[in-house]
Amino acid sequence: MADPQYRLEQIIKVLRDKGHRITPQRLALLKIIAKSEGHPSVEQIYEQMKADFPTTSLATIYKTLTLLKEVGEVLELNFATAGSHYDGNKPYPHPHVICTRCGQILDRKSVALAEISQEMARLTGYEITHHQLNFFGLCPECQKAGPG
Amino acid sequence: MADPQYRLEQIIKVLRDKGHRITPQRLALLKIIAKSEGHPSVEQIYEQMKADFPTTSLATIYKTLTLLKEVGEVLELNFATAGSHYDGNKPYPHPHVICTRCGQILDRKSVALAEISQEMARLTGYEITHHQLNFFGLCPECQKAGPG
DNA sequence: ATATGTGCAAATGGTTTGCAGTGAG
DNA sequence: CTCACTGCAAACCATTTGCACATAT
Repeated sequence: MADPQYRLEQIIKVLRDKGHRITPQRLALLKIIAKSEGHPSVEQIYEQMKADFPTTSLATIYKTLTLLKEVGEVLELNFATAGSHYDGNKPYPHPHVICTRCGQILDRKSVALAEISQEMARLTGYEITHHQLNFFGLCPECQKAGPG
Repeated sequence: MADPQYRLEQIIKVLRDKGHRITPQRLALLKIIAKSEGHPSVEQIYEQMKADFPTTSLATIYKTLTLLKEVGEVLELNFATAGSHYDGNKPYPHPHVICTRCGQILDRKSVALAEISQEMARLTGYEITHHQLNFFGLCPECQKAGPG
């Protein structure tokens, strides 16, 4: 993973360059997603935010996440299970492995996805802008626990 | 794609074998998703259902789709855009190409995904049960229309 | 005959929006 | 100083649930 501090400054620069303000609330959110190894949900971000900003609202978090999506500095993961998760470390498409029981989300290195993406573009005439590849199953811990 | 008639009978058999009743409403829904080439949304299924069953409710459609998911006879696609889409032709994981402007959804043959899936399982210790691979971008038609 | 399925209406829950007040630049 | 941002509350909308009635088996 990239250096969290560098990543944070990178996001701030992008926001500033595009004319967006860096408020204390935004800075707090940026710190959370820039250093997050796990892919936090909105609710998890909200809980962490409340430590520093007890009056922070979910609306502000959603608005900031939407902004970050627009400038391409966060990746939104959404599965059938309610509630999106966000990745501020690697805002570009990449594979994930998700435990369907405990919800753990792992990152994995790309597996020649760029080539697959190009092949898709060639076969369909599409101009591919992004993709999402998710693997679902049981993590080793949940396998031990037996069928639920 | 498989023969729609065969596909329909296959789904019916699975439901019967698992002790579920084949009601007229279910049959109508099965016909819709068994022959659908495009990946219909709940709303689209609902509209088609109303032709034969004007009193059909969304609740029933959701319940039936949930049942079909449980028995593995339909694949649910859900992106960030509100509203899931369902594939009754190919209920197993496979790649899709989605136009982010007009919403068109294309199927594509699997690109060695089984191997990638195995590799993921090996690297993570996960027991992979399913996956989802989606490519997003602009379809040829929408590219012509220019940036919107 | 009877448990399962249907369909209405109400509830749920994640996300979005409107707007008055606040503060970053 | 000004316009973008915040945060509250209300709205939204896909999906789920409760329950009385209907019906496939």
